[in-house]
Amino acid sequence: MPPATRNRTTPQTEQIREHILITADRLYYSRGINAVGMDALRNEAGVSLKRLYQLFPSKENLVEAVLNRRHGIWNSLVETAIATGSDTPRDQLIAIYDMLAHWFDEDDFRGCVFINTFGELGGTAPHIATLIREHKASFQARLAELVTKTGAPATLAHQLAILAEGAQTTAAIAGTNDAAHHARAAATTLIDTALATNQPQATTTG
Amino acid sequence: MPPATRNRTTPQTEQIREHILITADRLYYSRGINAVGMDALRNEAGVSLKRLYQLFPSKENLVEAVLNRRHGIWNSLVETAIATGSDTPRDQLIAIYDMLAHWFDEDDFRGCVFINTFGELGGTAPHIATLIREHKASFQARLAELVTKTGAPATLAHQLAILAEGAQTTAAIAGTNDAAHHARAAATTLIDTALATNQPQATTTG
DNA sequence: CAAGTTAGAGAACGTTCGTTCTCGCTTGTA
DNA sequence: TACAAGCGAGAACGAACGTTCTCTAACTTG
Repeated sequence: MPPATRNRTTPQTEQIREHILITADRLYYSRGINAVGMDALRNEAGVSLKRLYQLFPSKENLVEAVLNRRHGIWNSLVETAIATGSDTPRDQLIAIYDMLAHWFDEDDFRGCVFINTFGELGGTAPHIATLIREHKASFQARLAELVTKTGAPATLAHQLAILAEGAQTTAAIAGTNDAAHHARAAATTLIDTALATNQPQATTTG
Repeated sequence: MPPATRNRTTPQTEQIREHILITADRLYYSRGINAVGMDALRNEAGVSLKRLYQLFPSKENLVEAVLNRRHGIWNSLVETAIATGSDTPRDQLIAIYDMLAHWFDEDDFRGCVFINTFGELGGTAPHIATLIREHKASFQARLAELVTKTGAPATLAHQLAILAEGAQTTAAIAGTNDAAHHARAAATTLIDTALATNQPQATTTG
């Protein structure tokens, strides 16, 4: 047996940690955070309470870890959409709304974890509220990069972010993915209008 | 003493009921619903538990009453914005985003009660989820009325609704009211683009 | 095999939840 | 003055919360 398995943070520990995070994410997302106790999570994940508190010293710590993991997943989705969208920043921006449409179609879709968590805990858990704020700010910053590449004014990035946020909550509450298509159409209009206004005469770019 | 004060639902009962609703709304909105117990509400409202349960047979019932009251307040805000906005449906639509900007400026603003409540309880309380869905649908229907008046295609209403939703969550999380102005600018672009596309040559209307 | 560390299962801690009940006290009517 | 009804204050209920502790079995190391 290799010496690495003998001490702390063995590979298995890492797998268990991930398994707990996935389970907690699923339960919190579907039922809300306060509604899911540590006992329910223990049962669902098949892990002892001792192990749970060994890996996550408190529930708040666990919630933060769940959010951090979701942050990574969201970034991957966005980057994949951008990478496969097209070569032009305009189409890469629009591809993000196609990604949303696919996400909204998932059976257990219930809106944005960060928005939901902010509504439930944002008023009483400042550390979590900060985490959520940073997540949203990073997405807006990514949009701003792409908008800058198009040559459109920076304001457009904020408008596109608002469309993405609104699509998520609207789709969650309505229970359909229509909002993604409406947001995509609106985004297209806003982008093309901004480009037409900003660059009255076309020049070859790139 | 008038006979009306002697029986059930005296004027004072109605005032107490409203006072409880206002207090519950404030507490739920600022801290989340699960985080506010009936005891905390009792203390804050200065009402006995007996009276509380006499007026609202359960916490879920109370939450529904709070949401219904907020629904009325929201409708009033929208109608006031429409009434004072202008005579044209275009400007009335835009006036809604000015209303949002004022709302976001309030000290205790923490997003849309319905969105927050959906995130916390939507997965486990179907009746409340339905209430929230109906609230959002009624707002979208009101937008659709105004959009129809402008002559723009109905799709525009959905786009404008998404902007309003996104502005609320974005402003709540960011802690600024910038989102209202961005949403207003985006809405103006979308409306005017829709009108220009739909009505290529201008004709005098009204 | 012996000694020592780690793990799981779950009882137990004190608190808080939503809800109901008990107890005096006030109040309106005869 | 008697009495019935309703009230506020808050104790009490069983359940569930987040967290810690106990006990025992299994494994690691020599």
